Amino acid sequence: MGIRERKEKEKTEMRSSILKAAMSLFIDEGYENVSMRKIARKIEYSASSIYSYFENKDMILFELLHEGFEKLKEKQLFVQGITEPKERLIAHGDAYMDFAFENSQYYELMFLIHKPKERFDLHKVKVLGDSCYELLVKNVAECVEAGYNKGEDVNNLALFLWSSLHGIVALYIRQAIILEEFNKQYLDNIKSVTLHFLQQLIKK
Amino acid sequence: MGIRERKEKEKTEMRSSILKAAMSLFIDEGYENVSMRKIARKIEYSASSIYSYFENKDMILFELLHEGFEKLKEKQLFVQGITEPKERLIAHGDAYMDFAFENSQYYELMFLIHKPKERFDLHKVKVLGDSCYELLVKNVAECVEAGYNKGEDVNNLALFLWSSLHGIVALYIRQAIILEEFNKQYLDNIKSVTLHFLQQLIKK
DNA sequence: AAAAATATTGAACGCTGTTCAATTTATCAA
DNA sequence: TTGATAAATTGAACAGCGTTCAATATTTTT
Repeated sequence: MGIRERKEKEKTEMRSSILKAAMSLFIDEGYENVSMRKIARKIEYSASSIYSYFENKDMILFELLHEGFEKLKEKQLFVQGITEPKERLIAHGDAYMDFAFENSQYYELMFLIHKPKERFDLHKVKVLGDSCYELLVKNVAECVEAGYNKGEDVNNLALFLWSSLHGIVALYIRQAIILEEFNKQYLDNIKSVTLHFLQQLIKK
Repeated sequence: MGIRERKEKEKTEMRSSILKAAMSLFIDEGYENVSMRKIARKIEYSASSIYSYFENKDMILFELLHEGFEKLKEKQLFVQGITEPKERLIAHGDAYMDFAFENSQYYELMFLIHKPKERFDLHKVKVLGDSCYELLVKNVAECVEAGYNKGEDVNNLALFLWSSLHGIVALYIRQAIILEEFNKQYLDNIKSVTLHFLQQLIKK
């Protein structure tokens, strides 16, 4: 059935070209400033045809959200090779910030933009997020098992660590802390300050 | 000049009734889902007339932003009565979270929604934010002076504390951590967990 | 080549922020 | 009180939005 095969390939190619165009526009103009017509124009297609690939604009967002969480997970799995628990946990935090700063538009879609719960299945997003969060909890648990922060509740510690990481990243992306044009040195400083205090928090 | 006076009073009354309607709609429907026509309808006015009070929709947001920062500052000044530096700093964090959870829609406008920098003077927003942040820096500085976190850079510590507070608040408001309906007990837990770790961070 | 299935489209609906000429309303001078 | 002036208010219009759907064009199957 060569024809059916080609058809399906064309379908998935169209699908991914829509996603690619959407993401590139989201990066340049921000989610809310991208319209279906703009996406269509970019790939020389019609806006209405997009609806045969995605239920609506939110579903395009969801697909990219999914990609984002996959990327984050991938990045997080890299540090799992480190054997010393505290070292691994700190590297985990480092990787988290790296992901966020290097893929700030993904991060924006994943954690910062408002997703109206009438139209959007927030539960599905939470499932994606949880699969990343579980890895953090695991790394925290192994620290506690190894004698760090004795008696501390694992979930509480994990939550606080995530908060701290998310906080600095969110402030940066929303430009609450700096307004000057991109400054790598300042970014590195933010990261090292955060890691410095994480080091303090994980203690024997 | 009684007429001129009354005129001006009517002007400011209209202005504040627009703001009031806008805020109430923002709370119910979220900033991006509120239109000028909706605001006008709410106060039985015309959309075009609003433009003689505010340059555009973003300026309404800016005005409410301003209100939000005033409210936050007010709340923060309350704890300045506490004399013991660490106690005051912790209370500061508590007040910050209280403000955010009690006025989550203000918080959303102030720190979470995307404000397009082409149309929006982010520098003005930063000035508003800085006047609140300075108080935090001051309280951190007085802790360090009192012998806490000896040798630690005041700005770095303040930044990390703010990150942590902002992080937990932002995750909650964006529903990244819970999806069930409002649960006061869970909220209290989040707050106490955060304060617990702040306590750990501020040490002699 | 005709029929059936699939893909694509433009027009339409009701919405958006914003502008502006036209109209209404209020103030002031004679 | 009337007429002129100033101010406030409005609806229509513009170009855009997400989305739907009947009509058209294309491709596949018979």
